[in-house]
Amino acid sequence: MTTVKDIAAAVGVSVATVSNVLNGRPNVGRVIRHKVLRAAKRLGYQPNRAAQAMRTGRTRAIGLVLPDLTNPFFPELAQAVENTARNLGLLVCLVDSQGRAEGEADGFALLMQHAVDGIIWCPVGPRLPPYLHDATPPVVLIDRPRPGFPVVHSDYLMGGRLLADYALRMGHRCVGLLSGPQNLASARQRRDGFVEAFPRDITVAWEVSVGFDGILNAEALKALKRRGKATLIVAGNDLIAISAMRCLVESGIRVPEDVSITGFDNIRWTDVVTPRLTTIAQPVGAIGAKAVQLMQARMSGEKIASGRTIFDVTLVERDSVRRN
Amino acid sequence: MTTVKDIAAAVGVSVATVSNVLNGRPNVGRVIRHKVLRAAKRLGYQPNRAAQAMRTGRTRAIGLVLPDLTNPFFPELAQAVENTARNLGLLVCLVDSQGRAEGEADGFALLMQHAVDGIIWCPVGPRLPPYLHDATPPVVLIDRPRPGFPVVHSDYLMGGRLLADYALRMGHRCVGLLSGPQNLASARQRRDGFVEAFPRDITVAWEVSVGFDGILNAEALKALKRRGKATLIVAGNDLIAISAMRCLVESGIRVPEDVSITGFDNIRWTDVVTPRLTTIAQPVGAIGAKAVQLMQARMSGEKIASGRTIFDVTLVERDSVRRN
DNA sequence: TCGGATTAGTAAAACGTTACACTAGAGGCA
DNA sequence: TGCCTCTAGTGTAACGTTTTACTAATCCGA
Repeated sequence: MTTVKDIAAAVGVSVATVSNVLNGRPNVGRVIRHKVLRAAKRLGYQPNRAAQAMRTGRTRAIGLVLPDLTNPFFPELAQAVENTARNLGLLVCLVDSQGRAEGEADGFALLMQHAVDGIIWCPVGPRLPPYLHDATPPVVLIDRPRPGFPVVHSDYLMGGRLLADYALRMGHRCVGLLSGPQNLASARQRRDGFVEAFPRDITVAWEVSVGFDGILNAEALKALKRRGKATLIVAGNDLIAISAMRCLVESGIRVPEDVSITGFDNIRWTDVVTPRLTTIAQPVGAIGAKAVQLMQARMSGEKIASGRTIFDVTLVERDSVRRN
Repeated sequence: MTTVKDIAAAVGVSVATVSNVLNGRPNVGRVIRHKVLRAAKRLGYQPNRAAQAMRTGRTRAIGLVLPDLTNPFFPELAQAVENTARNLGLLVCLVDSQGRAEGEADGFALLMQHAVDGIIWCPVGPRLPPYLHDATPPVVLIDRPRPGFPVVHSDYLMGGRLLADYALRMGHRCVGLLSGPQNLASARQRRDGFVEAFPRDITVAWEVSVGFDGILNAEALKALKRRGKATLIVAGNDLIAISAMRCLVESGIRVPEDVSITGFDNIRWTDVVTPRLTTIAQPVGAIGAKAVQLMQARMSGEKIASGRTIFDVTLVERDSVRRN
């Protein structure tokens, strides 16, 4: 690897001057500036980030801590984060906690050792772990708000309302709720947005809460089989909806002929299951990009509000809901 | 952040001694060793990786360069890589090239600047880019062999053969091939394994090659619609198979009543589409873990062969193939 | 022409760690 | 006792970069 020293030697100036040129400082003349730049290019100079990091305390790397790459929401997010980060010259260090707080803590420790400049984080568990004290680099949360931190996520209440409006419009008056984990605000708001948008028209025949990974518990299975008067099942996300559909058809219940169903997230697979799933689309790419931008702003010293950045969602009407 | 200096001051020894203790060197007595260790714990010492990197030239970080996180094979792989890396104390730096050689080159440059100790890589494009010269850190390829590099992947020939055996057993004698991109060995071998396992029994009614992302081109669409005498469609991977199924049912062709179909990869969604897809399962987690282990071996100086590590695959029989 | 301000460039310290070369003392042995 | 070998520990240079404090030269205005 060529270093500033090599460039300095090649051009015949001091390393300080090389550094000054490379960092765009004004105190160096045109001709030497050009010489240095050309030598740098010719020698294929790549800055040694470790040395820079040691001197400046900034690594130009950020952490991305996710609970579960297996949920298709997250790869899409990761892709967006990585790409916009790369365009800013930031390296993305990945931690997949597999939903375990312990793994998350380990990953965090690793990120701290490597002194990442910031962390984009979708936390597991209801509260922030204790290792988040003042010395920690800036954190931007994704999807799961915690007091004191900026967070970016979709307008889940709006999503719930859109679904409610749509359900109403399609003539459904009695629904079953297969909500996500109610300790997560994102799941709660989807549900609440839906429920609150029906002043009194609605009847909730039953409500069961399951994990976002779409693994249905016994209670959910039971609710699906004898589904009461519900003509529409509102699932907490697409994974849940798809699992539920699978379970229904296996019990000989047809979708949407016998019962309608909606999802949330608009993952790729909503379009290939049968019937294609009606759902709410989140702008995942925009969310990831925004998180990186916030991060970058905080890293470069701007004081950004520790509030929320919320993205609109849209209804994607497909084939899993029929008029009642 | 506490440094070795702080520990040295706290215990009353030199920084050299602290370093010696922390690195498990033998030249320090029991009592001081314990004192240092306790002080380190008490002060919450975390080594400064940047400083270590500068001194030793090793960062304890590895790069993971993938073509497309949107293909479910890769998140699963990434999860496995990240987890086994983390257990070895290695940080994973992610690059998603989105299938573009340019993005891959950018990501590579970033990884080089950060001086990762090794790169686990699933390359796009048929040949290795020019920036791979001798100074590069050790590379372990995933899934796509290139001369001179170790690679770990599944036994695609075996997968093809398993499918051929199965097709034969189920009475199919005429197939359509919806192969993956034939410039990729992984796609080619799946196809060849299949074709070669039928000495002369088989008839290949038609063959079209499409991308692994499952986006069907016009030729593929046409082949699917008038499918000739083929009673079985052998798709290059699950994404292709699922797209094809979707296309077939939209044309009023029933699966598997009118035509059978198989996939490859056994991604999660093979189990939720209708009908559930018969496919070949790859041990993705094992592949990821093995890649990290090879990497680690090479990093610690072991000379590993630049050959192949190949994993057995298995047939997962579900509902998309019917007896002919 | 004087002297202050500006411009162009440099020397060297510092970041936190490791590793080499070294020393002081203890122990062993003839 | 004298000499050699261990053991336990230390001092310090070095890694590549940035940055502060500094100098030398030039410029400008009066």
